[in-house]
Amino acid sequence: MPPPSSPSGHDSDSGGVAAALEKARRDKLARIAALGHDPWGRRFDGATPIATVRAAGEPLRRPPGEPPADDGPAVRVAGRIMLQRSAGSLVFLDLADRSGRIQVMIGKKQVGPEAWQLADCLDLGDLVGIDGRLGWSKTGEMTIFASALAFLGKSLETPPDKYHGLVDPEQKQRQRYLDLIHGEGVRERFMARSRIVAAVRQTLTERGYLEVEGPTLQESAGGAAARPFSTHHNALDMALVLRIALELHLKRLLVGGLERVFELGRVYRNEGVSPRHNPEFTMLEAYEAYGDYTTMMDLTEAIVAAAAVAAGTPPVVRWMGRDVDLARPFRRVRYDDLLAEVVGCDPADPGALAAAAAARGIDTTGRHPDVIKSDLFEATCEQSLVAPTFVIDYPAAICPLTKRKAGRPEIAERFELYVAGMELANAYTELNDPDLQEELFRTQLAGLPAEESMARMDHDFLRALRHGMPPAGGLGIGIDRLVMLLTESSSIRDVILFPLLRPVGD
RNA sequence: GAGGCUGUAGCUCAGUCGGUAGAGCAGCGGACUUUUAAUCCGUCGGUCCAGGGUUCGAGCCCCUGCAGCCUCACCA
Repeated sequence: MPPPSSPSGHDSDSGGVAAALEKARRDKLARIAALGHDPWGRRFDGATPIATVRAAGEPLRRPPGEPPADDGPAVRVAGRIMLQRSAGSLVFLDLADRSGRIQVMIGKKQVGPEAWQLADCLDLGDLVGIDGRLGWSKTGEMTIFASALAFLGKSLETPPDKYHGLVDPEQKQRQRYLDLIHGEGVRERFMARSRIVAAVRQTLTERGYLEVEGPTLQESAGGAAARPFSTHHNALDMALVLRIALELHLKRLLVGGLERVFELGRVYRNEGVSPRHNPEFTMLEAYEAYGDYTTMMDLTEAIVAAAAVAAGTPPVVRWMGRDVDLARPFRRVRYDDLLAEVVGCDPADPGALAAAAAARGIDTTGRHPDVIKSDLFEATCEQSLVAPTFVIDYPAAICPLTKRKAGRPEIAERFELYVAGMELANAYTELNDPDLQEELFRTQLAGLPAEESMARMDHDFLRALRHGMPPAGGLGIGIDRLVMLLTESSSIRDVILFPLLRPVGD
């Protein structure tokens, strides 16, 4: 609620600098209202994006020192005041919308006494609409020479430092709206994210995939090895968990005959937080009947390529401290071959593997040879993969949802895509043998601690498989990590608008 | 969950050996019809993250807590 108008009153003792700064803005808000304008604005039609205006203004360019040219085409823009410079009877504004920034000049004589009074009530952060002529100032800056001023919304809070913006990462995340306004490249990064998601969706749709939505509330969470979040439905008095993966329901849809399906959605994992992990994150999973994991390799390359184009990513990105060349086709290397190459021991020899693992401090006592192998792989091979690389043909024992290679039951038809040491995608030739699937579920559950065995066997999924699921390829891509790569972001929190933060009293 | 770093005005940051809390920006008043983080003159502005302790005296030293960042672990 605006207080009664008291222009130039500045001896308020309401406590605190913030309150005094806000009072100055509320005083102006009252003056704006007194001038007959709605300080919260009204519908404002016909504004042109500033980037479009800038493109139109470029051919009119005049070098610095020339007399100002203020007779270009009439334009209308709307945006937020980022900078304000007054020079007597002239005011220069830097106005920003989501497409860009442009300078606006308001001259006392040019706009008339009423608009000039309104211009005197403007603060950094206010939203205004401008009508004027596009041109160039004497100092060689593209400028809209205002003829009319519409007030579209008051900012009552002091914006961040006009030069440095917000730099405190905590405040950038807690007040993302400010980060979007003032952060270097922040708005563009999130607009790139939006284009990436659209490109992923388009790539799949073009290939005949149907977008579907599975349940996020489930009786038990399956499809991945992670602890779920628990919740409760009141009316049904029913314990529920949030999904940790999309897999099991999408495969039911393959049984149902939808043949090519994908879901682009949020999954929730009750695990630790890190620069690469957020408790909720966006996952793509896609399944194609009658395909296999090589089908999914082609699809993965197509998706990454389309997303890179959409994001405007350069061919070589600087990511996680390395130069990453995104050229296709991506390298394909077999799991065992990579292990042999990096570790230098025979991957088929469990004794040699255990020795190599033990030499790197990995616990080997009483553990399955494939699990030891997997730990050794993670400790040595992952970091060696810089350019996008498909690691293919995994040890079967660590792949409970994957079809085995024909005639080689110890090898699973699976690949993971690594970039700069980080896992970006994971895909299988999907296991569709219900009896083997049930057996693998049982052995997997037997190995879990009691806390996690709440992730029970999904009997309905097994029943679906017994009805007959076509052989298929399936793919999962961590969208947040893809966005990180394509926007050269080193923390997942930089590509999630509102990452989970601990509450803080204020 | 463990270790390291950080927390000072609305924002960005200084703060020496433990001795009255500083600057720039923003704000307010004034000058300026071509400014570019405008400039110039004047002026207002503090729960030094919170709570304890040591000390004649703590922004600074000690302890506890909170939050963020980094590394590690679980995970993708």
